[in-house]
Amino acid sequence: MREGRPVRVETRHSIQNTPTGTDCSPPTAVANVSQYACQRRTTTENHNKIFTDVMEELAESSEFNESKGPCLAFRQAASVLKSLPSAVHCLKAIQGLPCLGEHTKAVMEEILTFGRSFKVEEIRCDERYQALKLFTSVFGVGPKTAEKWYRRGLRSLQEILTEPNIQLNRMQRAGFLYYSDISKAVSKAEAKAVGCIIEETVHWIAPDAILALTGGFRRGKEYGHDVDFLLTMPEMGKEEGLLLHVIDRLKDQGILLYCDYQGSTFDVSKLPSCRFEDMDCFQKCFLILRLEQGQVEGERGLQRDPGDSRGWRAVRVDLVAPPVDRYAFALLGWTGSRVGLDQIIVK
DNA sequence: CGGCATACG
DNA sequence: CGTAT
DNA sequence: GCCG
Repeated sequence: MREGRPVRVETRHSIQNTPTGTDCSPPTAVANVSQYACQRRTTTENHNKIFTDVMEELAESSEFNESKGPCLAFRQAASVLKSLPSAVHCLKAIQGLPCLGEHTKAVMEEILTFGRSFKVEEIRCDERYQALKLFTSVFGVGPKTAEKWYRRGLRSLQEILTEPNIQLNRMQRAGFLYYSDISKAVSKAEAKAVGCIIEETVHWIAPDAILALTGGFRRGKEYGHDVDFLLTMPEMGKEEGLLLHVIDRLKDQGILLYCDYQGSTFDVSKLPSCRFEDMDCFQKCFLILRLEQGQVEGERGLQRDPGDSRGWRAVRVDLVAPPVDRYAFALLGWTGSRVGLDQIIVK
């Protein structure tokens, strides 16, 4: 759902070509891939990492070169390959798949033949690519800022921090401050612990509030880069103000390290029906929370060398609060599958 | 050959 | 404008 | 770069 955007429902979205099973691949593997990411199978396992890593590097490189089109194309190619149920062993296996054109297939062929892409290896060696990749790995730093720093001759994060003439904005300050934590994967146990904190906070404010884990952890992933939740109230309109209230409470608890709140842009009267499925319009917030090690299952009580660890880590957390009548739909959008609400709601 | 998302600080 | 999802 |  993070990838390709709106979905206009057309007939061609359903299965078209059932490739005749010539050698290499199971035809079933290929038949069901939609050109739209949100209609694609979302798997926990990526069976084509050797290809998708390269596609994502090509996308990144394109982005650094301000080639928006190619960047999007490579991202979509990576997304399609990630959605496949098994590893691609020969090019025949990807016949008829969307977003995989001549260039992409040539790169894949190279990888199948030599186990590597020479074009990508060149990119990886490039000093500019390396620096921009490093800079953009900081939360709040995008291609433009990274480029600006690169042109000033800066090459390392240390140089950014010691350069006196650089003014970081609030997001970037948080990005540097919690850099190592935010770059680190969030474990399922940590996601659960965050879930408990959010749940306790939410239900202290409104005992009947409905909270659901979404995103990668909802789909059963073992690790993620953030933790996502949907939040609403059973009675229409009561969700108004809830999110800001939750944020206040997190502040009071002293665990809110960063907060970016975005009010709702959802307006029935102004909304064309085609944006029915646009979930970006609900009120939401992007947070960085302080998670105590003691709250994480499996870390409880075990205390290593004092001084070595500070006893907590920072975690990126997203909360989205749609009105209840949009809730089920939003959930569908975030999880990619229809499941009973009861098995999704936290606790 | 044009489009490729959009809200916010 | 730049970054985020 | 891919698609229509």
